[in-house]
Amino acid sequence: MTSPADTHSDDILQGLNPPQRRAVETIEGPLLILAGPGSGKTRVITHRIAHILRERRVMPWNVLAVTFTNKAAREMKDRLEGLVGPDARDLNVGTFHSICSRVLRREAESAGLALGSNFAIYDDGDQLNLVKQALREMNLDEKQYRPQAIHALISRAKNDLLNPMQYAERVNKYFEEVAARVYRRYEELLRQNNAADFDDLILLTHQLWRTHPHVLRKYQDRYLYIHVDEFQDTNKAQYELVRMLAAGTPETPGHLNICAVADDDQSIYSWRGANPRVLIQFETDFPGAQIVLLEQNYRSTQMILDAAQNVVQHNRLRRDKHLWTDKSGGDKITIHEAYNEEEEANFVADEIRTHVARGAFQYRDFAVMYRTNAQSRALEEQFIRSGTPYVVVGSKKFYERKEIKDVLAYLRLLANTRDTLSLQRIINVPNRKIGPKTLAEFMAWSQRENREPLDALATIDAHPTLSTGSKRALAAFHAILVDLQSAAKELPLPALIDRVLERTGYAAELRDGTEEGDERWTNVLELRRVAEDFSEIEPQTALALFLENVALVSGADTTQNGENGDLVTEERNAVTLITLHAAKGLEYPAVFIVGLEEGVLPHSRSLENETELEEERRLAYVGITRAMRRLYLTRAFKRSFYGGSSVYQEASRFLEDIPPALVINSRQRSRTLGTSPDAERPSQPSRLPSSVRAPSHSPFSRQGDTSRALSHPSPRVATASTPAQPDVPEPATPVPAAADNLRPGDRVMHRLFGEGTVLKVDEGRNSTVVDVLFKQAGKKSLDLSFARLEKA
DNA sequence: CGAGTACTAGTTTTT
DNA sequence: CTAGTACTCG
Repeated sequence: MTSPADTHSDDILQGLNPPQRRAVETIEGPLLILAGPGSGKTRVITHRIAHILRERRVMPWNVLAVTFTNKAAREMKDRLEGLVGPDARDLNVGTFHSICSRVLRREAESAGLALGSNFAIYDDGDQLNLVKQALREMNLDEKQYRPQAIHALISRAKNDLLNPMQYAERVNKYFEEVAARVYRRYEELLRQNNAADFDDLILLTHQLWRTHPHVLRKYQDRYLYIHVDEFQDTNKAQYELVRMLAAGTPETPGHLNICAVADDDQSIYSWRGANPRVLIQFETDFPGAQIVLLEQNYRSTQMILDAAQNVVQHNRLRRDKHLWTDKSGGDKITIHEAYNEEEEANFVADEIRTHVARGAFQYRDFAVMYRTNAQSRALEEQFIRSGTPYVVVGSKKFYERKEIKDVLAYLRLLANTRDTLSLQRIINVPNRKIGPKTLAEFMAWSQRENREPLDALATIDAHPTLSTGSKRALAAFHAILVDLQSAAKELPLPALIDRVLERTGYAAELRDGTEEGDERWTNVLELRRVAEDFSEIEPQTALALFLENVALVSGADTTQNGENGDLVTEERNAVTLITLHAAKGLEYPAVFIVGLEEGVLPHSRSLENETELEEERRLAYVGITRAMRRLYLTRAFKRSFYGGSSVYQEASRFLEDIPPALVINSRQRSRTLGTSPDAERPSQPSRLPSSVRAPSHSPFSRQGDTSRALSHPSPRVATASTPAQPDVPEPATPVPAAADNLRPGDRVMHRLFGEGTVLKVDEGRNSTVVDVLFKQAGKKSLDLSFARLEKA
């Protein structure tokens, strides 16, 4: 390749396998790295960047690396610092959104984007509010046109690089026609508020570069070496942005030094407009691109890798890969079937505590993954009850708290006086006797007069109709703002927050001595602590940076403490609770994936559609491949949704895809009176696809032995010396446990037979047979290991 | 006019 | 169950 480094080994190239090394040494021209899970892609990217800095006379800021989350960016930067030292700080590493945001702030004024450089970034909630406002103005019924549905279409249009006019041209349903009209108004409102939504950050940067070739040129010459991680999750807007940068346009050709890292099996964001076709397009748009395959997995045992492969192999549209690991064998995968979500959570907590008590794992070695955020609830309850320390990653609950949003609204208004949405939020918080009527009256007036609300507020006395009381209230609010605005210019950020809290009376409102007030006050202090990181920066810049950070860093990057929900800033020895989506890119020694049920994983919204089902399958694949040594897949027979009614759940089809030879079934039946037949069926080696290596001959590694012993209280698991029957699942918990709380006279429910009364309980060696007299169906004898019986 | 209370309807994943 | 809206009371 370009470098003669073969002759002397050095720290940057050492320890790389041949394809990794090829990827690192391919510096010039387009490069596509197809990297399986755990194949060391972050290592490749960081080493490649270090290599570029050394081999080419370029400055750190000439290197761009785009990651999917801020967390990934931070990790990459940390690793780079270890490789190249303090220079790492000048590298451009960040998400599409953060990088674009910075470009826009720098260029906004000069490029006539109808966006001031102090623009606000509107998060999900803000965007929804804006859609609602547009709907109201247009007299459209929110019931008929659900704001979220409209917003989804708008967002999709933006991801496809369509402005309102272009989108209007290609609508083909009435609903979309309405959406197009709302989109137009929504855009006007954004600009009026001097605000950009998430999608705008990409869209507007693209627009800027497209319409201003000299600006594009500037960034092409700045970002000489481009890296894009998680390339398969790139949407059209993001792809076109990168293409413009790297390939350029006829008048401003690019330098073509782009390195895209992708795994089509881990494409899980199509609902956000991501389109794995970009992988094919890449090869078209960048002819002659080098392709490197990273197929050696350094993370997981063979057992886990086999399970993952078997699950994902059912997808039709994928490049086949040949992942392998030299970590042969390993512990079998535990599949656990619990009665309901409560017992599922209980099992998880128990299992973790047992492992920790025996010393081979720490709490921090575990992650529990789920499809939807709502599933964390049952887990959290059990974790709290059992005193198991945990953190929750992802759900940005902290930044969604009212008190946090309120304080942020004040700050946003100070940074951007045109942010009417924020103004409306806090004008009466705490209560200043400015109700919706007064507010509407005032807003209508400022609009009529064609003045910005904040400006109109200064002359509120001139308002024709408002009562003296209302005017006085508004004038008082204005006085507070004026004071805070001057404070914003000179005070360091934490001091500014203090001033806001005092001057607005918000502090007094919260610190009312109630427990709830205390908690909210603590949260506000938490926010203030985050702001302290910005103390050293010039006040106005600090404010803008802080708000940008909060807007863009609030998602999967935030970790909350269990129990109190505080933000977690330092690593804790605690179990991680995380969605499957947020888990991408991470790894844990032991992983639980909960809720493997039809309707949960795969999610009910995806059941109809083959394409979406494939994505769910990839989601399961992502989860499985996060595990290094131990993997648990759990499900519940019965799950309750929104509070009330519980529903019988069928086992996820993904469980069927895992060859029984890789699995140990474990059951907990304290209240379960039966299991589904398919769960009970003996494993059939014939179901094993030929591509799967039979693990029976591979002796368990020593470390595998210890952890397996830990994981299973009953040591009846086949050992290396008796590999002949490792496939026969035996109940981990003896079945009679179930019959404990079942006696003649008990009322029971059966899915098919309905309500009945237990007549007789026969506990055999391997099974328990119960005679039940059903109201409708009459007398039946049921084998508890097959029948789905529930205590009424 | 504003605040508190009864009802309804909606629930994937995230920058 | 919760958020968000519609209605009633002070």
